[in-house]
Amino acid sequence: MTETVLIADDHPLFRQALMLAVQRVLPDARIAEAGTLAAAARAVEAAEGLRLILLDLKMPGAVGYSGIALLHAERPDVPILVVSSAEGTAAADEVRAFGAIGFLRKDSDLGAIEDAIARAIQAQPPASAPVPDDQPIAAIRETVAGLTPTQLKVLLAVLDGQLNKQIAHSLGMSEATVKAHMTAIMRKLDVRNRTQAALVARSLGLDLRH
Amino acid sequence: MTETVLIADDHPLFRQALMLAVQRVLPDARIAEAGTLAAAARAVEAAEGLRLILLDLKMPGAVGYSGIALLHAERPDVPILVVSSAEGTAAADEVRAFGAIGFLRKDSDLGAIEDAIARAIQAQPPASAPVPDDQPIAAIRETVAGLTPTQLKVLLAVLDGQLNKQIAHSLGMSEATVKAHMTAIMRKLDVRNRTQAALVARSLGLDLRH
DNA sequence: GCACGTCTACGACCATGGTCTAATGTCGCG
DNA sequence: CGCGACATTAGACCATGGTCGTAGACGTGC
Repeated sequence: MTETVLIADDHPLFRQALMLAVQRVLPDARIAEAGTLAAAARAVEAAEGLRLILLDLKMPGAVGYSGIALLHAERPDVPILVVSSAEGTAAADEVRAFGAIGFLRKDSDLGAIEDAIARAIQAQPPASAPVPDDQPIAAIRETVAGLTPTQLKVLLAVLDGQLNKQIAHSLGMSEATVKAHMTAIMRKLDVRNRTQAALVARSLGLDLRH
Repeated sequence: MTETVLIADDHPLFRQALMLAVQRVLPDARIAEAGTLAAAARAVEAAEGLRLILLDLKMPGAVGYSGIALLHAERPDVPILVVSSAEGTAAADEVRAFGAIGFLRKDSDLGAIEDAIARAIQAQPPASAPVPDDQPIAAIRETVAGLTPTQLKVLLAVLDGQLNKQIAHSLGMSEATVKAHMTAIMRKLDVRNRTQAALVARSLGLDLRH
């Protein structure tokens, strides 16, 4: 059983620190590293026996919560622990709305990190008070969660201003398929063209940019 | 010489208060009122001898600074005094970036309001420390100011998700003209399609919505 | 095993978007 | 007056976007 843990953070030193924590919980796990969101996405596709993803909120290639949504869409079964510098407490809930299992402050001590990792690989949310959804978060969760993984990837590409043809190429599908996904996305977002879809998506907090 | 002053605010009581202030500075001026941005736009088009616009930042039909840009585009020669509830001091500069001549807090006393009005109709900025542009504001000013009035109106319609055909109808021009404007807009914004244009425009703070 | 729904995928078909060329009229400016 | 910037429109032409019908793969429940 080759277990793999992906550590996605653009700061090499911090990757080292996270690696230490992971190794104390899962001594035999293989560890994959990624410094950009694109690299993380590739690693997630390639990894065998992926058990956990540690993801920095501020990564080159991602702003906001889209990175979480993207990786979660790719592998809905793998728990994602979001690691971030400060961000206050509100972020913890928002992060969960996009599919992460938990939120970890970068200034947490090693014990807390190990604890969170241990809980995450058992698919248990880390210790934290259960907070009832407030309205905007619930709306995000429902809308974003209502999209299939492929649809989400297409939508993120649209948010990048890409043409259907470019999206088809970068996602390895035909243009006809992209169009079909667009139709489904627009139906779910209750809009009539891609410009409105992009605007709505961005207003929901979705956005992949450097 | 029938001078007209437009008061655009969704709060009738506040319109009354502004009206008093205006009448003390310009006793003979005709006063037009508007409770929505659409009404304001219509009034601006119809008004004769329009000398001044008092505009609330938070109006039905407008979020952010688009309303200023729209009215300013319609009548670049008429000074606009923006009136807002609180908003801190940063707004004063941003408001100017979109074409307003000055910024007035709603909790200002009557004397300050009258003073600002008197200065505005002489096309003098109201008393305030001249603040050097910081980078984002300068970028907004250059980009938005670089658009012609009609182009701005078309862009705002695109931000509403409208099709060329719909834009043509609502602005009273042919679809060919809309396309011509779109081409010019995209060239100025340095993008290749309307979705990117909408995204850029919104990131610049432009947005008309209820 | 089979029906059912979901996701993914594709091609045909028509609507919309965008470029280019060209022409007309207005306005302010030197 | 000529010049340039802006606004407007048309027509041709091609690219792109979006809908519809269809089909296979997969999982769930009966």
